Amino acid sequence: MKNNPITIKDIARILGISASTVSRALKDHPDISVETKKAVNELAAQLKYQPNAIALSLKQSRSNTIGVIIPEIVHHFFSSVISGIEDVAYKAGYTVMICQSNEKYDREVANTNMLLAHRVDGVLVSVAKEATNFDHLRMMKEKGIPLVFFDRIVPGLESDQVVIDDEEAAYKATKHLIDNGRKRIVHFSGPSHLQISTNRKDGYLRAVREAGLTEDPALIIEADNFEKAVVAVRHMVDNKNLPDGIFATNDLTAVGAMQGLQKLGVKIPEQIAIVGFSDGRLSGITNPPLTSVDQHGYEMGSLATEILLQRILSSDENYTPVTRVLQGNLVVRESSK
Amino acid sequence: MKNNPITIKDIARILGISASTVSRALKDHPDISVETKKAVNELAAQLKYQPNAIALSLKQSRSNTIGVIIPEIVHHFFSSVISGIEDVAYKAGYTVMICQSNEKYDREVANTNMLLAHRVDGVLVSVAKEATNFDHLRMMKEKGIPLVFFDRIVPGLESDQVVIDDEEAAYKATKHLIDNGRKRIVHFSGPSHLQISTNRKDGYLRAVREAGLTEDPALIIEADNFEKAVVAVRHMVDNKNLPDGIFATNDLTAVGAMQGLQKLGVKIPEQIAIVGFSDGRLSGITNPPLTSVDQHGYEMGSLATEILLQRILSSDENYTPVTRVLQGNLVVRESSK
DNA sequence: GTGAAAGCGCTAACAT
DNA sequence: ATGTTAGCGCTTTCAC
Repeated sequence: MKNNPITIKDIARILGISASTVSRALKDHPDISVETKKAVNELAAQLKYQPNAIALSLKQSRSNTIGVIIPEIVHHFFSSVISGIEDVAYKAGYTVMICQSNEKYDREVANTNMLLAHRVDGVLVSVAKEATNFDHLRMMKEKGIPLVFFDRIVPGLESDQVVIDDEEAAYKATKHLIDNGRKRIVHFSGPSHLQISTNRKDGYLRAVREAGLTEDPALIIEADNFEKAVVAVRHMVDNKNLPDGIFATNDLTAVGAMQGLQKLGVKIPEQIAIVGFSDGRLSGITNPPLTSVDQHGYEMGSLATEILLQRILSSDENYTPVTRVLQGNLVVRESSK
Repeated sequence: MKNNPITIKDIARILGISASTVSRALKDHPDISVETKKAVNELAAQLKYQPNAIALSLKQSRSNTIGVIIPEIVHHFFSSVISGIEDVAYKAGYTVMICQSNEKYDREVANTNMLLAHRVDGVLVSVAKEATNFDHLRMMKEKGIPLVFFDRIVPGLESDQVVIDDEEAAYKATKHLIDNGRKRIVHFSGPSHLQISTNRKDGYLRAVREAGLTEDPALIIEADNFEKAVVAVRHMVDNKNLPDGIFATNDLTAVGAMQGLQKLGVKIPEQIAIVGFSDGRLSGITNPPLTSVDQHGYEMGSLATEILLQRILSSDENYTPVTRVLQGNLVVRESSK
């Protein structure tokens, strides 16, 4: 049963015709007679012939493959992006090669080389947190490989990109709290060297200013995970310095705050309303369900892929890079009512 | 900048030597003189030469690629499996081609053909819920492509497989409830045509019997998602027919039960203790945190890949298929204390 | 120590 | 309507 795969030559030999005739018959070339086509297709089906995609790639000098470099596949947001990528790519006859950087610079470089070796026709990238040098990506561009960034972009690198409007989404989230009568709103923010974090903080600040609330630096606390949020809220309770609203830079932080507070007897949302960011599986199942910003991972993936495929097909060297900004939806649930 | 990739020929031409010498120099062949090697390697580095993996695959009639067919990448369990797969595969110099079936039979067949076309050296499969016909997978085996199943296996198909001991894990989960003094334990089960569901039910039953509890068919309720669980617990409350423990076939169902009950004023775990299955991101962040079975997705992925690579390399046609059973850990949290 | 040639599977001029 | 040939990039046997 370990027989080598059937090739066009096998079919040709059996039918006593040439390989090129078989090739043409299989792709319904007008020159080929109906009988020949019939014979070829029948035999091919019978032998379960599968065209060798590798040979095709070599011949055509294009792999019909796109590469994806992503920080971590186990994050709901990123896996939904991949879903969007795959759907669009497969529909267009492309296969997808997925690489995880695990947030490491070295891995990202290794991934780049791997994709280069496989002659991918284009690449989708969301850069690793750790990466500060981007020569490897620049090199890809120089080799003429179209690059589309999504979510985590590289400021210095001119390229197509798909991002969500973090500032605006954060503004909407904060404004929602304000519209519900909250006046002392804490922001749990991410590390300030990440553009994503500062954008979200800026949105928060805009909403606060616009509403004429006091703009207190003490209300902005750097905490971007579950544990840090738990610690931070315990401090608040200890100091009897409770806000009436919290906007967190991501959902896990919001949940940490929520649970930390609940454990200390604070009622959510009655005493403190909470809003997260990056609506994942978990927002709907917390208690109470968490208001959050839907980042549209699937749409981001499919849109980025559409742009990439367009670049690949048009192969116009002098295009102007496009930036597509998706609006994050605020999904209001019980935690902020 | 759209220059074609550098090939071995380019290097040969520039250096005025033959392509075969370049090839040998690059792989440090003993015949080649030190100077030639040096010259070749330097030029290759300078030109950023990348060997063409596609040409290599064609030449060697193996792709150094393994295929993965998985139901849905957006499930935490499956994405951690993929993480495990990728780590092992990349370390061994293999690339990974990931396909989602989205639980559809048609997609699974299409994925199979795609992987076949790409001449993958082996395939890892977790079958789609919808699939009942497995000729496409059988065909792969007949073509001599090693297949390793993980998690969702195909009973009739002799092949390597990595599964978790669902029966035992379900037994442990149920026994844990019993050990904590619970006597009337409901099981929310999955569809009975899925082996995974019946295994879990069997484990539940074994624990119940062993403890000499009443084995009431009314205590087994088919409900395997959030909404169904909410409906089911509402019935219980309406009928004033509350159990004191619930073991659910997956976490989302457990969470649905938990929230449904809480909304109706039932205290978790005081009145009803709850245990889920397939410890994902969410078990730790529910309120109270959910006791659940850790399915070891990463280990399952890495183990399955190790087995597959071994099959690929040994290429012994007459091996006896191996079944590796992982033990699921019960992770005890507040929901069952 | 190096080169020439063949071939992996396929396609696309260029014959006939 | 079909066959012949060359070549995609690389490795490898066989020469020298």
